[in-house]
Amino acid sequence: MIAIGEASRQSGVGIETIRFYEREGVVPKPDRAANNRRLYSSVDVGRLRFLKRCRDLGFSLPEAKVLLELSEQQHSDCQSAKRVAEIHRASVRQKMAELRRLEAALNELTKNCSNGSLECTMLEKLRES
Amino acid sequence: MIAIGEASRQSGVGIETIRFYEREGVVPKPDRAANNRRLYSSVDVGRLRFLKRCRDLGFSLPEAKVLLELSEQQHSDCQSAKRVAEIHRASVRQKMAELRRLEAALNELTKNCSNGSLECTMLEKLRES
DNA sequence: TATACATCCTGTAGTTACTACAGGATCAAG
DNA sequence: CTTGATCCTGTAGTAACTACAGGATGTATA
Repeated sequence: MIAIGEASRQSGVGIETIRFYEREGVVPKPDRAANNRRLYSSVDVGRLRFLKRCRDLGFSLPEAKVLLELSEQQHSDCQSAKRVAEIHRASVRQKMAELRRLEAALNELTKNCSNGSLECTMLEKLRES
Repeated sequence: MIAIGEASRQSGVGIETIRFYEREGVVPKPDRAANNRRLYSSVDVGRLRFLKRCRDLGFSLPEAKVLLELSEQQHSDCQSAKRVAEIHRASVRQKMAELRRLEAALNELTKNCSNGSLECTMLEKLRES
């Protein structure tokens, strides 16, 4: 059993974030030492690492929580997990499409900018009625 | 001079958002009628529309404010405007690269999922030490 | 004129997922 | 016994809105 600082180091999840996850019920409340300090087992650290991986993959915290719960079931529910991943993948694709659109629009906007004319064509375009 | 609802309709910026922009000093305080209601001119509406366009292009509110100010200068500063746009374009590109990385990781993660085995390979990968 | 409904006002709280304190207690090492 | 690290609780801040609550006013219809 280790203290929160060590659990943070081993999992890559910040101390404040660990306490935040506890408050939010994302992870169970850990044991406490006689001095009221939190004590974490290797299972607890595993959960934190799991959550870190999910977050790094862009899953929302609720999604990460669902995946963690699925992962801890007796026969981990692959179908449900896959569904969560599919939804997330779709949202990643959608964001990417949106960014592509944005980049094209930005390119268009600045195309004739700094052409030497007195008026900035970019700002003009933004002002257009 | 029109009321806030009409200004919202003409600019595409929500009523609450207009008041928010005013509180934040993004747009100047509008005139008030005798009954204390806000009154907007076509110039005010133009500002709101300008901000809406910037936000739709993904500029942050501070960036949008800077662009609006540049746009209202006597000789609109094209160089500065272009610099803001370049910074934004770079951040758009960076986000896109990040999303590409995410998508690849998600594909890898779910590749052998639902392969009929008892254990979900995706959840297994997320658990890996 | 009465009434209903739309629109406006101010001010506050909620959203996401943390992060950063403040103010204090406890621990480990020299 | 002091110093510095670590821990505790609780609160507030971040970005850019959005959603009320509670009340005042305006407008159109019967």
